[in-house]
Amino acid sequence: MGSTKTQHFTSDQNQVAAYAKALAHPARIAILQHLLKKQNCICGDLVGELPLAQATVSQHLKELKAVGLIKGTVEGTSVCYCIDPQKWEEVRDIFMNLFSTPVACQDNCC
Amino acid sequence: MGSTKTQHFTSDQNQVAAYAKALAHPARIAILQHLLKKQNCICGDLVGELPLAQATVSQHLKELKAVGLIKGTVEGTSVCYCIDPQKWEEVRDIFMNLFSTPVACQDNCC
DNA sequence: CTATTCTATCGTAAAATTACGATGAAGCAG
DNA sequence: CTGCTTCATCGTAATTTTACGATAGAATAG
Repeated sequence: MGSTKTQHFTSDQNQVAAYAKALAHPARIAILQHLLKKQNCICGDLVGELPLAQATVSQHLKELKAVGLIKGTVEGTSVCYCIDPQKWEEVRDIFMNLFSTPVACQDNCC
Repeated sequence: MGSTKTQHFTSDQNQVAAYAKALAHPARIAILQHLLKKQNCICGDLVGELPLAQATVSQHLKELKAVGLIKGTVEGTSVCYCIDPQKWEEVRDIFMNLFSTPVACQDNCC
């Protein structure tokens, strides 16, 4: 036990959950907000901006990269991270799709 | 270690992360999708629909209730769960707000 | 070449999550 | 009252997540 029973759910449900999991940490939200704002996609100075150790930031970046929300490009000694615009839209659409479903059960219901 | 350093992030970031965490499991997505669809807000037959033990479903329902996405009303021996329409909109807006931010760094950037 | 900088990865510890059986509490049926 | 159904909670185990120091690798600076 302890491991999620992924096989028993639809790929749709697993997909939404996987992207939600990527967003399920304030540090990763902070990273994304930072990458959204900066015109010149910042690199390792993310470590300076966040209240976390370098290894921890690197780990969060890895998770965001794993779901494809960001991509990293080596630039000399440092690495430049950017949001993948296509993926960003895709994930937005996936969440929109979930939230656009009208709530069948309204106030009078319960 | 192992615990998220919540204090060091903005309440905005923590809020998004908290809602994302609530959505970060396929079973909870399945529950929400089910509650969205059903006109008569179903109750404990969620347990029948999901490939999980009753105790586990109850635990997932508790988490969704904790963030306010659903509410439960006792109806005799059973409990009726519904999506909270206000909260549902609120959370949708929060995610929309995040995803509506234009991506500053475009393709040519890295 | 050597030193320095930047970042990824390893190893590890603490905590949180996921899952389930067992048990308890609350309401209904008889 | 007794039994049955429904659901929440407790206790527990397996797994995953979060976090950090230490270390390694790669590129630049001198």
